[in-house]
Amino acid sequence: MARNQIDELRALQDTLYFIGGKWRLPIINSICNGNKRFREIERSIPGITRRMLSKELKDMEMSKLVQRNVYTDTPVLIEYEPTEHCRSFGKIIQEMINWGKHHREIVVRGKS
Amino acid sequence: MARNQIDELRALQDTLYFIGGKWRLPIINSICNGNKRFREIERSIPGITRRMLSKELKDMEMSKLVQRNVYTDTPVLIEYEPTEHCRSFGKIIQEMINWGKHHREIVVRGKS
DNA sequence: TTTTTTGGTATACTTTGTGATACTGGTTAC
DNA sequence: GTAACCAGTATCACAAAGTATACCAAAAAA
Repeated sequence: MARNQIDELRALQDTLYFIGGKWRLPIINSICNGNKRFREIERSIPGITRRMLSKELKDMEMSKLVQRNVYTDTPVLIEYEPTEHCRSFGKIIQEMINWGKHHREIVVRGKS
Repeated sequence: MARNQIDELRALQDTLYFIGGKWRLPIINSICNGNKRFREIERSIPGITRRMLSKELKDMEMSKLVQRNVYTDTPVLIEYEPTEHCRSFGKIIQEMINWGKHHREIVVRGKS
């Protein structure tokens, strides 16, 4: 196997690891679409639990994908903001959305 | 939430479901890169077990992502071939590879 | 003649991801 | 005064996903 094929495989596996579970990309998508607050994001993703959202946001903060801003007025306001790095995945997400729509045509409805 | 946002979320989740586990995209990538035979694909993806490859290929055949061709000469030769639908994901994989390389710069090596 | 290759399958085990449920403590609307 | 909203955390438990290991028959190479 060629050297650069190994590198490409590793890069792909990095990305897959980053994508991780069920909820990572829907969360990124939600935040990139302008949702900022915890409850807001939660409501934008039907089915997600608070536990998973909390866990994912924490991981994403550590990976520099979101920034957590705390505004200490009363009441305290917390906002999540996507980093540029996070936004750079947005384009891929959009293509995945388009592919997903097409896929539904083919597999679910049996078109070719 | 707007109607088309729900649709987009569903399409995204379809695609995520399609991507499935750890091995699906490396397999697609391998096949799209010209590997055809079981052992060939296996060798091109270090770490994969025969069991997982077998299972994935079977699932992918059912989802019309690969075609399994059996040539009944002696010895019997079996080749897997990507469908157009499968190939259409190739572009996204390439972008994921590029993103993964960039991601490594940022997160692993701490660049901005 | 023994070893290796091919294309897998079977069984058992372990890890991880995810879900369910309940709790918190402060704030504000009714 | 009590109900609801915010931004979470803690604990338990289960099912899915993945790994390890062994096995198979046929053919070809050493």
